[in-house]
Amino acid sequence: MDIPSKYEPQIVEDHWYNYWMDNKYFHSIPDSRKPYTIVIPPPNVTGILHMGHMLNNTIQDVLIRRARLLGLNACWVPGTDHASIATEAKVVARLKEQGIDKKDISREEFLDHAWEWTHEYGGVILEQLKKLGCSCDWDRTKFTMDDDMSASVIKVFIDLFDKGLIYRGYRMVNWDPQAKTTLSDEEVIYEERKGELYYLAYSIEGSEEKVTIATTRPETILGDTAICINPNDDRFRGLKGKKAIVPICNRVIPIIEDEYVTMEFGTGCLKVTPAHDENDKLLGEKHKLETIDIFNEDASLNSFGLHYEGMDRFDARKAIVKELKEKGFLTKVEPYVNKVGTSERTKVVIEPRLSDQWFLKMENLAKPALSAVLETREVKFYPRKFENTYRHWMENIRDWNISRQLWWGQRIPAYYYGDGENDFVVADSLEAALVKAKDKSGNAGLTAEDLKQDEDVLDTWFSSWLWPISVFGGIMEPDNKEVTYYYPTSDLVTAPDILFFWVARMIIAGYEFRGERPFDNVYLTGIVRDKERRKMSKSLGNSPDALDLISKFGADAVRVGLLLSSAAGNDLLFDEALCQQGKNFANKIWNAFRLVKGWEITETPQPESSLKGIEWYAARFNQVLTEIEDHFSKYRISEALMAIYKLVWDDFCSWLLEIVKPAYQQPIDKKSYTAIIAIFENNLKLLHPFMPFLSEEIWQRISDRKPSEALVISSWPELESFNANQIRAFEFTAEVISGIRNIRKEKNIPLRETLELSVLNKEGINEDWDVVIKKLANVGQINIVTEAVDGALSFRVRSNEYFIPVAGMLDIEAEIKKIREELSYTKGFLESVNKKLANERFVNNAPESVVTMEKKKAADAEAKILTLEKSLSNLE
RNA sequence: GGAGUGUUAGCUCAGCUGGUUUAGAGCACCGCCUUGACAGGGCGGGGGUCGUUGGUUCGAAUCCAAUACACUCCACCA
Repeated sequence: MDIPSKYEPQIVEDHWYNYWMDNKYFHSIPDSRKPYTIVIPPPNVTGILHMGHMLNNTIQDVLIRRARLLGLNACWVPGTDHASIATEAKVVARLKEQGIDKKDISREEFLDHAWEWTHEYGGVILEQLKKLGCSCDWDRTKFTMDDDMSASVIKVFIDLFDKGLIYRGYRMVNWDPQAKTTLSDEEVIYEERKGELYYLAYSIEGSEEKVTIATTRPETILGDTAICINPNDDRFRGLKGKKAIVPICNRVIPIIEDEYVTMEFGTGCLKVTPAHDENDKLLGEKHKLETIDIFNEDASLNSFGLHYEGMDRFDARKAIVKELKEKGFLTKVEPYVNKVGTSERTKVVIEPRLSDQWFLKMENLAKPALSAVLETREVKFYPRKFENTYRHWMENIRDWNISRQLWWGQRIPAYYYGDGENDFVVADSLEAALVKAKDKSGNAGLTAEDLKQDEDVLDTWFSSWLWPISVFGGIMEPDNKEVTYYYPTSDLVTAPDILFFWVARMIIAGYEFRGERPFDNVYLTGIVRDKERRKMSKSLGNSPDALDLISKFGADAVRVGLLLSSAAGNDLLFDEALCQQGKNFANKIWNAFRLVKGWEITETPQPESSLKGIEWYAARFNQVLTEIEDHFSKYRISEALMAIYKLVWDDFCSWLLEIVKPAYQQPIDKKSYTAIIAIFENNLKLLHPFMPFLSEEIWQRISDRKPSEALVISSWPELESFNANQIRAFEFTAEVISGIRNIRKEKNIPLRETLELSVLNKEGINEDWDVVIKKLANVGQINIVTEAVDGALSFRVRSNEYFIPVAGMLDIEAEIKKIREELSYTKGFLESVNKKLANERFVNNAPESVVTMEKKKAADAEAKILTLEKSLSNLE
């Protein structure tokens, strides 16, 4: 037999992946079958595979492979996302290395570089997914900047604009001074930072008085245009109507009153800087204040920064504090912890900034998406706890800032023909824009040269929210065969941190653009963390390299390792030891295969024990299959895997194979062999979604298969009814075998030494299973006795008592001790049951079935006590 | 500040609408086995008063309340 004694994944995996690809098993086209569709959460085009992707895509692959086996038309659409901020940042950095500054090149040149980058690195992550075994339909691979995908985005923008849902507004937005773009509210991460609260004294015009305010951002005083006090604050009564003088720039600013000011906080006086704080902006509008923006786009100070012009905001803070101190304006500094918004992508501190941006009105769009999840449950979340989070966000939804001051992405299709606020049109091409512009302006003489397209691009998520529709061409051709067949998709598997970014918006888009949910179920995975619960991250260096893991353990083992510890919705504490467990499991299955394949077959009659074992396994298999189906229906993927793990390792390998295994170098009867092969094949079917490579390898080695007989496209076992009595009888038998093994252990009796067993049968157990006991425990003869056997070791299963005569001295003291322990446990148990039964209220109120059950427990315990006491009296 | 989730063996978790043996699994741990598929294995074993305190009930890990701790999300007052 030329089967290696250890399973070697490296050799096997590429081979079968290529085989599957060559035979186009992953490719799907619409047909008469029911579709089962997953669209991949598109990873960043320039990204590399990390543990989160591994988990996510393993789960998707399990689902899609199972669906394929279930006979559904399984379609998993892969692709990548152009990730405008992240990719642009990388391209900018790379150009910088080459000595090129983005400022010095044209938009077109920059985009050429970006495309070059995309083509160079774009496929990497998808290739990595293949190593993991992902059975995506690679012929359908999409990119969010493919021509048709971009066209969909533009079409949707125009559509929403025409519906009046997209507007342009001068608003306070989140500004990333490094990426030099705005961000949506979702892209801002608030972090606690230790800082200082500075107390500054402003002079009052025409008075010796001072007013002290507290601020965390002293550099912004240069943009102050008012001081605000609470009108109910008696302390500042004298300041009403007066004016204050801003230190350093000596600007005279009004003292205004507004109840917005919290009297208890700081000094009860607030400086108002409408250009650099959302709330101050509202105050500014209310009180008609001037707005002074003191920053450049990179958050260095502009000319309003006076002698600090050109200095970075944080350096300027230090410098200004120093000057304020020297000039006596700084009266106190105290440590202060506050939450600072940072950019999700670049990690720099966000600057609130006023600028012209494009917004999408969300309130009405959100309504159908909210009820779809919470009322009609057309879209179901697993686990359900995320529905609350979703509700909260959707009910408090704010308008979406969709413009980004970047070049990499879909350029906003707005064309300006004049300087007025409304001197623009929105159209899908310059030509169309010209027609509209002529019409809107009434100026028939406009030419293409007079039109200037908006410089900004759209938020990446403004393309990915269409993903489940646009990958099937459903925006451009809403009635095409693909989209009508595959949409709505079946399951979405993603991490909870993009619930708002992506999931919620896809649901919104689904209802808005197709009037239908984008998917039936959303499975939210946990976040992959290390053993110390730290999030896996590049900067911490605690994230193992995905491909290294695969080459070390094999893809199947890594998949098993990831899934074993990932209870639905819980974070996954990743540890390489889990992959080792997966690898051990793979090896276990491999060796079971080696054993079976090594048998010679004869036409001898089937031993009774084998028949019993095979019958029992059939029942057990169906029992476990029932559990597995239940787990899958609840998306409890790791529990489904664990059920299969135990079925294969314990029931199949440890019990069944041991039962049917012929003696060393002896052949096996044909009937048993055929049955075992069929059982093995069914096991492989269950294993395949989890361990695709190993299962296919064994499947193909078991017998010669035509391409149409590959495991990947075979069929999931059908659930059959089973006889639970058979399983109970086996459990009893297993206990007896265990009892014998214990005695062998205690007395150091090797397995090869045949034992004699006597049984005092009070349970009415029939003798069918004796053959199995004889084989597995190496028992020569089983005698039925009516009296306890003297001079024998004993054990009990329920009230049956078993005796094994041993040679030499019997340690009676030990026997007595053992029986006493058992007796005291059983008595304690009986007592607790009897306490219940003695309680009249229990007997009267509890359902009859419960009372009956308790009575049976009591009877069983009593019978056992009787047995034990009798044994004891025999010994004493 | 608001909301949510969790707290069960050393670790990670099951335990669904309260009652199937005085709580289960996997891993880890401890013994003993160079047995002929597999030492990446076998057999056996120890280990939890189910966060705390009350309450409802004939009966609570399971329901309710309070409390402590942990985590997550949202909002944000300088």
